[in-house]
Amino acid sequence: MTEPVGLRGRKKQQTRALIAETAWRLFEAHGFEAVTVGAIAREADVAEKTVFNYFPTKEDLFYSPFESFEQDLLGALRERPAGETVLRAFRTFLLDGSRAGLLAVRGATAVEARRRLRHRHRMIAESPALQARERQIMSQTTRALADLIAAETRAPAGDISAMVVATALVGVHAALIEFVRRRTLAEQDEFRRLARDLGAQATRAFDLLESGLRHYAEAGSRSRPRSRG
Amino acid sequence: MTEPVGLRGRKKQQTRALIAETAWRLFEAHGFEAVTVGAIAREADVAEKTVFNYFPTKEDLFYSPFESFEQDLLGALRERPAGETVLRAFRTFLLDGSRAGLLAVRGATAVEARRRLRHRHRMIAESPALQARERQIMSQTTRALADLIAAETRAPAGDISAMVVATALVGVHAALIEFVRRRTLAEQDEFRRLARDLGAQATRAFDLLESGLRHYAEAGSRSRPRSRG
DNA sequence: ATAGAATAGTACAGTCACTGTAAGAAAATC
DNA sequence: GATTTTCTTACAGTGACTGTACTATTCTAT
Repeated sequence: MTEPVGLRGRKKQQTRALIAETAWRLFEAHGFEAVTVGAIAREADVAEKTVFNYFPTKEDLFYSPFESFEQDLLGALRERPAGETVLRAFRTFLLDGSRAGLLAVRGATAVEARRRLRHRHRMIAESPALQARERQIMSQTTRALADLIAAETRAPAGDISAMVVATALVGVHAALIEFVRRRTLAEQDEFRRLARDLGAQATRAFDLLESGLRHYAEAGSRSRPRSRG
Repeated sequence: MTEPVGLRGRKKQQTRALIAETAWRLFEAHGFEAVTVGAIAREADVAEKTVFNYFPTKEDLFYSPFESFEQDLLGALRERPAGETVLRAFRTFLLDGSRAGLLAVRGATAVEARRRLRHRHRMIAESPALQARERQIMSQTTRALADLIAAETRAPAGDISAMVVATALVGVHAALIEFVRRRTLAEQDEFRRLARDLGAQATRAFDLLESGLRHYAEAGSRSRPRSRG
């Protein structure tokens, strides 16, 4: 986050990084649940309490690489061109901004990155605790986004519109993540096709929200949704 | 859920009910976190393991009175009149169906019900574990709703539209719950006014989703959302 | 340089949700 | 009435997380 000051600050940052890296090494080797905090502490050669001093929960360790997501998103929204809608800016951020972590994984080779992405998704898919944490992060992001929207629209206190819109937008993000997760785990696709399909899904979803659900899913007729514009 | 068969089945149901009621009595007296599962077991005079045999987690105990919500919702949607949109049916269910638990609390007197509602919301507001569980329930409901919508619209496999719509709808529910929570905890309102305002908020929110977000929250102009229809 | 204030790290002891197992008690089945 | 099924319990354990008090290190100011 902030630049460390002095030797103490630098050491603190080192310790933090050491713990996070050690944790991820173990997670990648054995999975999330299989690794105890005690094991991480032992491997990093620090006290178990020290781990908890830096990362209040085990899940924080897992999601530590994604800590800046919310700030990045809010920054992008605040700096969008005048006249542009939050929805458009959100969409742009998700798709253009190095796909906002959707497909971004560091790895020496493409194959290696691919393998890591799959493993990450598998760990989440297999751990209720990680899924809970994912929801918590989404919820927090939604709240922050709602605050931004409420401020911009000068919504009256207590009005839920901003929250509703924020939920819908973050909902698209969640759906896209699930899309990637399913595809990645099914292993039926190459990166290239996945990236293309992801873009198509995002476009459909945002168009749907933009144009409204007035005629979406009527009973009886069992109609398909209207107009793909 | 299902009718019990034989003496054994009846006793099982009794034990289950005894545990749930004991738990709630203690929660209302001391709060959620302050009550340990051991204490519940002691008070109900069963083994701690027995509690866990019936309720896999402590949070299940808390949410046991709301177990039928998802099925009630899905049933209402399936039986909606032909030509009606899922969105309209969802809206009707939330507002008409005894407000779907939004304001429903049993209590001898109105004041008593009010007090219980507030205490329930306070417990949730103070417990990260309960909030996590709330999100998990929402997530599960969203998934079920998305399946229903996907089936009705004959969406192609892997299409995220249904999930996006479901998230938006459940998002309104979540926002309404939050609305009630804030009001209830602030204690600034009477029931009657709360109920009225709740209806107004719901109307605004669903209208917004119906008509689309095409012009919602444009930057620069810092415009209020368009058209309250 | 060094005394003293601040704080990162550790050892230790404890709480609590939750799990697995084996054995006893009660009810269903034959 | 014997046998089998299953509900319940006692017991022992795991693992995340907390609080406390002590040690070691770094910072501050003389």
